[in-house]
Amino acid sequence: MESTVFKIATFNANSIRMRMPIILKWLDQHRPDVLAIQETKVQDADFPQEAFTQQGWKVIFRGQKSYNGVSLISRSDPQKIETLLFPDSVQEEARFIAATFGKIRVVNTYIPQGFQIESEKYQFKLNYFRRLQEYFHQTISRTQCALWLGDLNVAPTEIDLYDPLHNQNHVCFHSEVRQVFEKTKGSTWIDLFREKEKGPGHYTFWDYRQPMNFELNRGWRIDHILGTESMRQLLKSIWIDKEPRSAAKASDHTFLVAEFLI
DNA sequence: ATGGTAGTAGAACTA
Repeated sequence: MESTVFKIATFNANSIRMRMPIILKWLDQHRPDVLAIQETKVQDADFPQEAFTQQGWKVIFRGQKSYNGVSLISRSDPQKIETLLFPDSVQEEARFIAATFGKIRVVNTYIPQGFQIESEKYQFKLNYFRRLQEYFHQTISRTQCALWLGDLNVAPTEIDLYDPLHNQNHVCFHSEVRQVFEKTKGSTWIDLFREKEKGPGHYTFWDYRQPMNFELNRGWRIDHILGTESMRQLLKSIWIDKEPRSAAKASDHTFLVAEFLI
């Protein structure tokens, strides 16, 4: 039986327009089947679409002014595209985009950060996970090939952030958000990074506000690629590519990459 | 304990 590699990555760009040199170089070097981007921070009319399509990439996106925004860059045409998670919302934030590539369903989300645990924004974050759980229940079966990836703004365990003791009340590590995340994962989603790497010190985000954070590896593992059992069985390798975080004009996040033998 | 930087926008917000 002939098998081919399916390569997928996730990257919080923190403005796609500022990060175009990094993204285009990374795509050219790594040639993924799919790249999921979050925090594009651009409304659809201004999305730099041609820079991708000129290089042969397919591009779908949903953005808004200033904040949020998600995209899927791919080698093949995306099928069954979805961009809305809340059926009753009048103006839903641009945090969700899903499509099918071959037999693999891909759901790319930018989960709300949540500000502070006392705030309404934190409740919005918790409810966002709950709505996703409902969506997964309605649309994803455990036996299909599916991936949920993106900036999920949660460090699942104490080895997933540099300083767990001083971040017990942080909106990305508080016990409640971790519980809601685990409930959303349910019996469907497996943290694929932890299938291959059990140790501490592996991060995807290093806050800009302390400029030495990256050099000192004081970071957070808050970007994730989760898969169904079918995808777990096909997983070949998964790694964090730290190189783009050290580039000039870097995002505060970097790329998480996974390869499957399909 | 607080604020530190970066991006969008052209002041204050989000992270």
